[in-house]
Amino acid sequence: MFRIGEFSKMTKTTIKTLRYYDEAQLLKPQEIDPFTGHRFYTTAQLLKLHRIQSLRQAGLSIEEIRQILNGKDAVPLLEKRREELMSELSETQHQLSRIQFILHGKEEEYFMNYTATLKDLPECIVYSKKMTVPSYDAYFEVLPALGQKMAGKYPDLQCAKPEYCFIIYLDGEYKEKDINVEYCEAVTEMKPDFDDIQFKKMASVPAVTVMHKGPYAGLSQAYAFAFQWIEENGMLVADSPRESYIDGIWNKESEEDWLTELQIPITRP
Amino acid sequence: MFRIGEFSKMTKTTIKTLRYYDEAQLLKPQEIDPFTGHRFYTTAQLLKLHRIQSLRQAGLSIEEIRQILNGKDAVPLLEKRREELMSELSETQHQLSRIQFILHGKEEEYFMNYTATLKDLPECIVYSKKMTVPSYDAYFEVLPALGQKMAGKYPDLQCAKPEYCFIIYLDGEYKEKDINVEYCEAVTEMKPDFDDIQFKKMASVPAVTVMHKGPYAGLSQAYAFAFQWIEENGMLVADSPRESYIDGIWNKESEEDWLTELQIPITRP
DNA sequence: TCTTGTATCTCCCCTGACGGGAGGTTGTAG
DNA sequence: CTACAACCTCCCGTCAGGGGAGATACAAGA
Repeated sequence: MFRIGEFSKMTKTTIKTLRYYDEAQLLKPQEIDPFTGHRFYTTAQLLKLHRIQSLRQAGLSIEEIRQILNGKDAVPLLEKRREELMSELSETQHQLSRIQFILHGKEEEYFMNYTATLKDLPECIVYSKKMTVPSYDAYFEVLPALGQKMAGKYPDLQCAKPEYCFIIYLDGEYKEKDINVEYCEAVTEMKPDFDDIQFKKMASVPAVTVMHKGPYAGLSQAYAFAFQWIEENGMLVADSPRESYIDGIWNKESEEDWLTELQIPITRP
Repeated sequence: MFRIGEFSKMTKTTIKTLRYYDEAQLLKPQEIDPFTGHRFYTTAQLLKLHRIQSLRQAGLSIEEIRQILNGKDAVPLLEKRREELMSELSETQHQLSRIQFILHGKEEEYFMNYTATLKDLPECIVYSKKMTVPSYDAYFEVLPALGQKMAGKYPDLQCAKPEYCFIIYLDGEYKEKDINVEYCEAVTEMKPDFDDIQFKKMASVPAVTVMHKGPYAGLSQAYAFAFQWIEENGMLVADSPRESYIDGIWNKESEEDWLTELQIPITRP
């Protein structure tokens, strides 16, 4: 019979842990003095604790270990734990490459204001209009007219809240004029298509997002940053990128205050 | 100005989290209605939250992110985080190979009763005697005499508590007779050497340990298990193995109750 | 104007596997 | 008889929020 301090030294386990295992019904001492409450252990507990330590070092939870000790088959629990470990592994590696990217990319002061984040873009219903615009920012002049046209056709059509309006670049390559874009605006319900306006449902999709503050001329740097980030973090571009407009000429006077979010759908390999 | 629910949808962040960030002085809303307590956010917070999310996804703590947002240099924090991630990575891989070993080794019912655990063997002072014994368990007959000899020479010498007595196999190979062993027993203080008895200090050393219950004839299976485990978990044997005797002929009648711990010093590559 | 439903608020407790410490009792050695 | 080490129970803290209760605020329809 060993007292708890002795047993603690023998097994390299803290007294706190032994008491916790007692309380957690995981490892009861052989005997507890009913008057003093002192715990006494024997070599039988030694063997059992050894088994517990082994399973703990494999990362199983107390609850799972208790089940195993009570005779439950360990194999499914271990396989579950293996799955967890696999995803922890890839998560850790993702975090590592993120950090490497920040530390490495830091050298160029250039990128310092950008940060990339992973999100799932929300599922939503949009109306969309495909068009070819002559210059990079000419489409903002078209938008008010489009808004009025929609209001005329469907007076009760409501924009989703929060507002979500964006364009998708349809050209696979970079162009300075005659750009093919698809303008989309999230609304609350489907309506029949008409003219060149089409309603559709956008599925939820994982994306890398980058915020850009300032005039649109700087957007190409944000794109460069985003694509570099995607590549260095071992992801793949899954679809055409979106540009979501948050602040712009309609609510901010100074170009410096304009705020745009790039959203690039990706797949994790 | 966005209400918290809108802002939550825009940023894919739960309301709970936003409130927590507020409380944690990480991201204060632009404005709080002094009467109702309602929080209002603007696009300025949007940008800041984006940065926070990016750093969170790299695994930094709230406290660290706050420091970075307050102007502290991010590089040392990121490097610290990278160190953490590296060790998490190797820890996870260790756990994985442990589990693989259990799942794989499970097939042989043979090993089912063994479990391997990593521990640091304690630093201790021992007296030791090297000897060559004719057969595998003959040395237990020598021990009482040795104990009496020690008591005669140093009557005040005390065994360490908890008791720790073990032998080290000095032969590099397996032998059935004329085995070279070193018998060691932990004591509380150094004494001068005499005859063939030597006092020495054993340093603390990491080891893989395996418990063996039953007669000594079965020990070789425990050794086989331990060495296989060490190999499959990518470790290296650093020193001669020890056998620590916990229960034996001196306190248990039945051979089935004897308990022995193998301790194999290792290095992690 | 009233009602209803939704959005938001604060406050409190919960997580897992222990660690730290207060304050009290027991065991042992000199 | 007195130190002092060992042991006990009980309570609080971790970290980044999640869950829920109960109260108030807001927006839309009758």
